[in-house]
Amino acid sequence: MANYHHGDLRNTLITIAIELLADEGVHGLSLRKIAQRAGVSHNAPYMHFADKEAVLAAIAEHGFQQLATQVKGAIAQAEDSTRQQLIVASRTYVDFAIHHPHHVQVMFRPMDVTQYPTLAEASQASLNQLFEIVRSGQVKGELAAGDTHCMTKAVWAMMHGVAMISIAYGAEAGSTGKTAIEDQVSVFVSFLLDGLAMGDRIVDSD
Amino acid sequence: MANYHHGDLRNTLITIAIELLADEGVHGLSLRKIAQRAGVSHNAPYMHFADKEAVLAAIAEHGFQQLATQVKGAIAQAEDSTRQQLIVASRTYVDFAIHHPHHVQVMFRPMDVTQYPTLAEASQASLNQLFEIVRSGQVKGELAAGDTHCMTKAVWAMMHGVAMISIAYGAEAGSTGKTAIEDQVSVFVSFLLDGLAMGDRIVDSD
DNA sequence: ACCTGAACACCGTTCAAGT
DNA sequence: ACCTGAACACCGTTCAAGT
Repeated sequence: MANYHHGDLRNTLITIAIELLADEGVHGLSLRKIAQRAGVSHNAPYMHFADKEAVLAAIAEHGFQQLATQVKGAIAQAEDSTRQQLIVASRTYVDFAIHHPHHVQVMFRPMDVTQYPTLAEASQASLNQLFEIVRSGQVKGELAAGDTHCMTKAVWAMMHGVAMISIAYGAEAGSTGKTAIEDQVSVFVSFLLDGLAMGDRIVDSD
Repeated sequence: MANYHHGDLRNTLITIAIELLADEGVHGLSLRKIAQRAGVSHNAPYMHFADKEAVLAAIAEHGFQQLATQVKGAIAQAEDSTRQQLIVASRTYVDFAIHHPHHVQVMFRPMDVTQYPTLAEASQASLNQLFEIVRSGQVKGELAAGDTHCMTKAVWAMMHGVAMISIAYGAEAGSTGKTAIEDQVSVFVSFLLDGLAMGDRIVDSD
């Protein structure tokens, strides 16, 4: 029986929680099970987390870090064009969602993010990767000028939509009938980039 | 104390469940509370639902019907151009999500949809509205030719992404700083439609 | 500071029983 | 067919107590 007077119980609990989440989904995730798997009493977690919500926040935070790492790795290996960078980021985003559906569900559960500043940071850092690609694309002239935040959010919304739909309808990695979902999101982002390339727009223009 | 030997307990339970969901979120939704508010014993619901999951499925189904009704009403009043129809549908979709965040969360929770055929129908019917707009847009020549399903899913993913992001970050109706979210999704869909208007694409074209 | 055991109110679900 | 009451195993959370 491990003795956790070393300060790593917190991380142990998070690791176990993420495993349990992957195995049994949000529904099957309980503080008591986490504690049991860690070999501590059922309320030892309260030494490190205010409540279950705080554990979920920590899980979400870890998810955002993992996602950011994967996206970073993928775009580092990809072609240098803005279009390819954004496409690869999208594929990675959707891939992450398909492989960790329960984790993503926790990451995007409505919660008071102001309560968990480190979670807010991790989430923001993840989005900043996209922002940087878009910004540098504008600098290089590969993307039209215009509100960088707005363009970033458009691309984000597109990949996020595909990701959430895939999760909701239980998509397997690599297939939705004919076309792999990762290919679909590529096409969609391409469409969107073509639209963005046409420059600024006003809502009701025609 | 109402006597429910009339067959409407099922609907009563669903109505109460949706109220409870709006008030307290998924977390606060329990079969026992629903039964209590309906004035029946805590396991009367099991006469009408196999388990809690089945209640959630019924809630989701009702949500899709409501969403479809609202979208139908909105596009009926809107301008007849394909672009305006899709923009109005998107605004309505996002509006619904912002006003019923918990309901939407239940609607798009991962679940075995094959287990609940009427839910699958309602969900499909909702999506079919979009499909019909895209299809007729292609017929009228207002949209480029191409895979109708694919184009529909692109538009759907965009509005869904904005909706889910809005919910996750607790957006209020009508504001995200400078721009109302409903205006944002309009702009994003416009971008996308411009891209779609450029015709068919191959994934790796450049 | 860190962990435990007992206790509380609340769950979902099952089952025997009543009409 | 429709509903109830008792019972079970499981929760999150609190608190007094131990080291």
